[in-house]
Amino acid sequence: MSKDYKERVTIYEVAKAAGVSLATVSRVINNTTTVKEETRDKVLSIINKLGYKPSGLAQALATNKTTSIGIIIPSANYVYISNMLNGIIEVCKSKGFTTNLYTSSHSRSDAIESIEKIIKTHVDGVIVFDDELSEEDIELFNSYGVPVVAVNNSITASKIASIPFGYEHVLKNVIKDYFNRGDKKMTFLHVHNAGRLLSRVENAFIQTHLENDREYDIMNCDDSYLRTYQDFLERFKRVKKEYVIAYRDSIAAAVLNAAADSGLNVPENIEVLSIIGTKYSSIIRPTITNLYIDMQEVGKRAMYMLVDLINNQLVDKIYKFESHYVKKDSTRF
Amino acid sequence: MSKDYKERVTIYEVAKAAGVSLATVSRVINNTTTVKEETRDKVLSIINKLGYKPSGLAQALATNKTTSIGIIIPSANYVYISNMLNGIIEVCKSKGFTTNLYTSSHSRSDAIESIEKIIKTHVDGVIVFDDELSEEDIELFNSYGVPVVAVNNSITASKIASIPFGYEHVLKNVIKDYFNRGDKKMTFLHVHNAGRLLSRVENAFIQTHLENDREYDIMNCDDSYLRTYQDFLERFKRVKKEYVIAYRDSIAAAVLNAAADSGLNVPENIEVLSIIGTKYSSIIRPTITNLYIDMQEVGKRAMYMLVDLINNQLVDKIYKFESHYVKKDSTRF
DNA sequence: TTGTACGCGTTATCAA
DNA sequence: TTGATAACGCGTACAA
Repeated sequence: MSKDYKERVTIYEVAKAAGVSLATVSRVINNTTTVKEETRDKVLSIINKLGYKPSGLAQALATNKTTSIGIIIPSANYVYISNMLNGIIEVCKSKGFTTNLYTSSHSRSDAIESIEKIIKTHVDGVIVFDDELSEEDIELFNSYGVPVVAVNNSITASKIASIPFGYEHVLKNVIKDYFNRGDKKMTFLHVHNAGRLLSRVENAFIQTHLENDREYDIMNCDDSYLRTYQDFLERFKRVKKEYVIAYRDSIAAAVLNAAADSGLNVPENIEVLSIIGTKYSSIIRPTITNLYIDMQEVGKRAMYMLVDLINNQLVDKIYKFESHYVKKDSTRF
Repeated sequence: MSKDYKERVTIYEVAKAAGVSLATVSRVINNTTTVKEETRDKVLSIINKLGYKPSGLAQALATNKTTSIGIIIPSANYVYISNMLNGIIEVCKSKGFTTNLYTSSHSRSDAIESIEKIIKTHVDGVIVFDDELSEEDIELFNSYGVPVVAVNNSITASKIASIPFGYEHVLKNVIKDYFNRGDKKMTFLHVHNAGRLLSRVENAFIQTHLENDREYDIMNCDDSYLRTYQDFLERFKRVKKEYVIAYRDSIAAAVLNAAADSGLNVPENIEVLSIIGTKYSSIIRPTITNLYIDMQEVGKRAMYMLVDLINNQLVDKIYKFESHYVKKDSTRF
């Protein structure tokens, strides 16, 4: 059975009970000035007895530091985002920061609202991985003095650093190799409103085809396993040979499963590349060839950069993560 | 290009610029008393012009309300937990709450530290889904007046509500049906330190076997896809027929893939049941029979309950989620 | 309808 | 080594 502290114990009550002034209690808590060992012990025992915990609110108000950061992501439901989130939190813990999580649910108004709340909350910094937010939105943080690390971006400013992703270069090589083998055209799955990451990759896809004077195919698809699966069941009634580029594992799996259920062989007839690979690339059968970036590492790096940015110690404001081509069973090469 | 508010604008500066007292500004912000429309407009325009945002810190200190909640989970890396997280956040947004996220990483000291920080942070309430925390730990929140909703638990107290999961009953029926078909013994995958949820299910598993005077098998396994896959590759050199109960989809997939790579047929020879089903139960081939609970709904419910608990309006302090048996291709029935 | 003054729980600056 | 006392930015009775 635990004690019952009905009202919050304040520093005053500790001071009174210990027979010292609140200033001394504050000193004991923060180890700021030397306090006579005798009184220090006395104060500590009272703190323990009363179950006193300093109010982070009042501390933050007085010091103008919250030791908390904000995180803006579109949703926690994507595996690659969860991985990044976990990386961020891991470093947060080791650095003593607390984490405020905001999701935009792919809605711009939600994203804007997050910004408002984050500014109100006095976080010491923000990590943004959200395609709803424009560079101007991110600069809004700066105008309120809130340092930002923008993931999947390459914006920089006095208090803004960023972690861009390198997908384009690797993808271009994949496409060129495909051409060199004398293969036919590729199909890119276009997802409406899926954000900058995908559209940048899509642009690289188109660009490479144009440069090589090749035809290509863009296919609209939903960001849903089931819908994509159904769409491809239909499509595979007509199309019997195809190289499909999907932007994440679930979507790639939808194509693979539709191929299997249509009696088409992978990778002989149907090939699939997933852009954002996760551990499910190795679990799903056939395993999925993908462009891999370790999102956990991205999260950790983002937080390290943010801490340095907060302390004005960040030297390189851009840290690029290159993706790696991971050959699995869903493609021939 | 955005304006540059070097220092934080305070309510005082707004008041001065508007030629009113800070009390009036406060009234305008909070819509508390009627303010003459003229002055209200004046104040609002100044607020806009100066880019004033009230300090959540100072507000919280003055009102003793933070409109923020804490969430404790073992990790964000599990799909079912991410789903719950997303449900919580969704309701948080609609209710105007902010979310502080803490992970224990399966470490008790981390979990304890989370409690400390949460109490310091003055959150209005906490949602706990963490097996590291004992009931006494959870009651610690109560002694500091912090309302708690405990997921996967059935503890209640003045300010504690809970959402227990119903896996045992369904599992018993699965096992009994298995017996009734005249099948041999089942194998339960025991994961060390995987928490209460799994051990409760394991107990139900053992119990049911004892009650029916049947043999059973418990196999130790790591909470890792790759290790489990390798272990089962070894095992399937000896064992050629088996019904395996795994606690989540990745582990179940490891068994399924090992079976396939060992030339064993699913579900004719090898059957696999996943306890905590996610959308990957339907994506992975063969699809995985599972005991399903909609974790997104759990998250939403938990938050609804917490809000009611905070407002002293919660009537039923226990809301049980029953799991449902979802037959897929990894089992015969 | 508006303004004054105090309290929220700390830290920090001076003196003592 | 310690103790007053003024911030920190806001809400809110109370008074005007």
